[in-house]
Amino acid sequence: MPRDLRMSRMLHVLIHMDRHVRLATSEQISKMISTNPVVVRRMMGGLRDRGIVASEKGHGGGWTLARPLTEIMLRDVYEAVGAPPLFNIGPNADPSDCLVEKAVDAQLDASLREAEARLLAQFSKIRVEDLAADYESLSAEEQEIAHPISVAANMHTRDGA
Amino acid sequence: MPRDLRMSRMLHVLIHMDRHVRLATSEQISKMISTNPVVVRRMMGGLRDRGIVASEKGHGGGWTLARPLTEIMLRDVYEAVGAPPLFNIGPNADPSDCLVEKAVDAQLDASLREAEARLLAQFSKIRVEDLAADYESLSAEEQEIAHPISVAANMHTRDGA
DNA sequence: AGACATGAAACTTGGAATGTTGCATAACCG
DNA sequence: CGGTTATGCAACATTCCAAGTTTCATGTCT
Repeated sequence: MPRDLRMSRMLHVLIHMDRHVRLATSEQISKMISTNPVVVRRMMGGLRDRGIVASEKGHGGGWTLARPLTEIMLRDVYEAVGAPPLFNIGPNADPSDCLVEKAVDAQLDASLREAEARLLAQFSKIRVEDLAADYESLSAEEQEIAHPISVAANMHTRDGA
Repeated sequence: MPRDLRMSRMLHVLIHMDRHVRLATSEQISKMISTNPVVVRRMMGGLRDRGIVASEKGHGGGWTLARPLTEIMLRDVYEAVGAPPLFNIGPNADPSDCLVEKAVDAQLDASLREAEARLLAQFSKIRVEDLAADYESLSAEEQEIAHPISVAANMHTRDGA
């Protein structure tokens, strides 16, 4: 549905790097997100410029995290991928002499700006680590389905103790 | 900047119709918003289906408002033009087996849904008439600049009386 | 009948993210 | 050194969708 997947893709990659592969080449990363290495380099380049990841050339090179996930906010990632337009709708960009259009555009602009500010504030509050934690909860749930032991057993143990 | 101008354009047209041209052909409307009649018919068709405007064929035909602007909310117009995606960013549409991606997408989806709900709630509260009133304020200001009389003079008159 | 309007289908255009190819540059390794 | 493996970068192709365009059918007034 959305046109721009960069932020989502980079979050995905950062968590994989933290939890699974400390050092990854663009080739490896491209397989995580079903694309190709050049696209990965384009996106990761922005993260590197922001000090979120580091790159090493040559044999044994690749990408590494430059900061812990606790110190990377969703907003940092959003901005690192170029802070693309959040909205798909909106008023015409080039201004007009028509006062009706000006009034419409002013109101629409105000509403969209407010929504944008709220969303970015939200992004400023969420650490990538929080998403990684969500992932591990999901992971634990899946284990539970496959081997329905630990949670119920532990709860019972605690209750009984 | 935005990709989808339909809502903005239709608001523009509705106010023009209410304040200036009770009956307008697609040809005339297309000139208001610098496009062509077919694009106008496509967009206005949605408004007609929602009972916002009415169309008449043949000689002397064209488009008219079917309700006063006080009874048309921004949200009605948004939905009438097809409720296009609000956001340009977001998670990948087709689901994945990767739990990391699921966790990322879930959080991103939640944030965007909340932002969408807020924005649509905003659109539900604003009447097209409110924008028309804004337009008339702008219009009055412009008169004031051209002929700096009425407002200051009236205020003085009132104060002095 | 003729002029004028909407209605609808099919096709073209334009812009942005994504995808692809090719080559330059840098670092390790034998 | 020369070969291998990696990033960096530029140029081009692909895809998607709103917008724009062309064409014809249908309906309505004079």
